[in-house]
Amino acid sequence: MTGSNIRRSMPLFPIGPVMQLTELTARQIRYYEEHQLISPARTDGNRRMFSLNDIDKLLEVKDLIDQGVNMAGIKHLFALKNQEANPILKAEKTERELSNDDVRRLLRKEIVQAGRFNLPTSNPGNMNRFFH
Amino acid sequence: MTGSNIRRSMPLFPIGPVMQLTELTARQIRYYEEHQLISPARTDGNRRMFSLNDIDKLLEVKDLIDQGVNMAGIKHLFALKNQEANPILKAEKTERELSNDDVRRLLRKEIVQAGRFNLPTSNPGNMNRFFH
DNA sequence: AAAATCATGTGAGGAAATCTGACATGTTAT
DNA sequence: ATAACATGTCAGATTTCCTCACATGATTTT
Repeated sequence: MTGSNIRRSMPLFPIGPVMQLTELTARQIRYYEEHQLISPARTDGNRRMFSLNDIDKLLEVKDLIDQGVNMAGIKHLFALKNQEANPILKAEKTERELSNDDVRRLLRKEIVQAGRFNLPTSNPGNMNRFFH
Repeated sequence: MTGSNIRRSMPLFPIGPVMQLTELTARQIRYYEEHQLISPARTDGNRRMFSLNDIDKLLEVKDLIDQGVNMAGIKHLFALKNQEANPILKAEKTERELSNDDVRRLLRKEIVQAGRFNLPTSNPGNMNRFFH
């Protein structure tokens, strides 16, 4: 796993922001977890914490649901995707921990062009409170 | 403002994750806000929501504090930084709203290599619960 | 068509996270 | 030594999130 992948799997978001970013309800998100499409981390206090990977997946789920695919189908699709990805990953060079300097260096350059977020289309004004 | 800047100023994080990412206490973060070094957004329920820009700033504040600079000094430094940045910004091409397709395109490629986060150094084991 | 399944809504009751405000404390500057 | 600064800590209130249960409309199966 590379540094950026580590970051992509760092659980940062509670469910609230995830709802806004994905335009899914809490109920939907929990339901998808129930069906093991995602496995968000938990805080000590048992609250879900989502990584950017989780959010990515949720957006894919949303797309697929919109296209009529059901839980089982999505699960299979995700499994396939992993089959494709893994052999590549196996060929990848061995995991290396990031030094803090690595982090610094990485971060000095642009970063976070943020992550595959759907800016809401349905209600084009509702992000106003987001910018200051 | 470019698309990625919009994203950098999108309030995504409640104070909890920000504490972990910056290794600052809630008290410190609120104190810095009190002294107007940051201006996190608020939810409808009055909770602070921090953007990546805010987190950036907090990390700078932390560095400067460590170097003995006080609130007033940091405030001036930030002001200077903006003075430098703004003329460039003014020369920048006029603001253009992102279409959803723009977003899609942006997001298809790598994204979020996450953002200038200090992986805690003091307690190298304490991120374990973060990866799954 | 009736029954079952699916995906989601909704509400209750409780626990966790965050809020503001006040006071305490160790450090640095005057 | 006093004052100003930066942070810790506590209390009480509010918000967010949790699980569990039941309701409901849409599809699929029988």
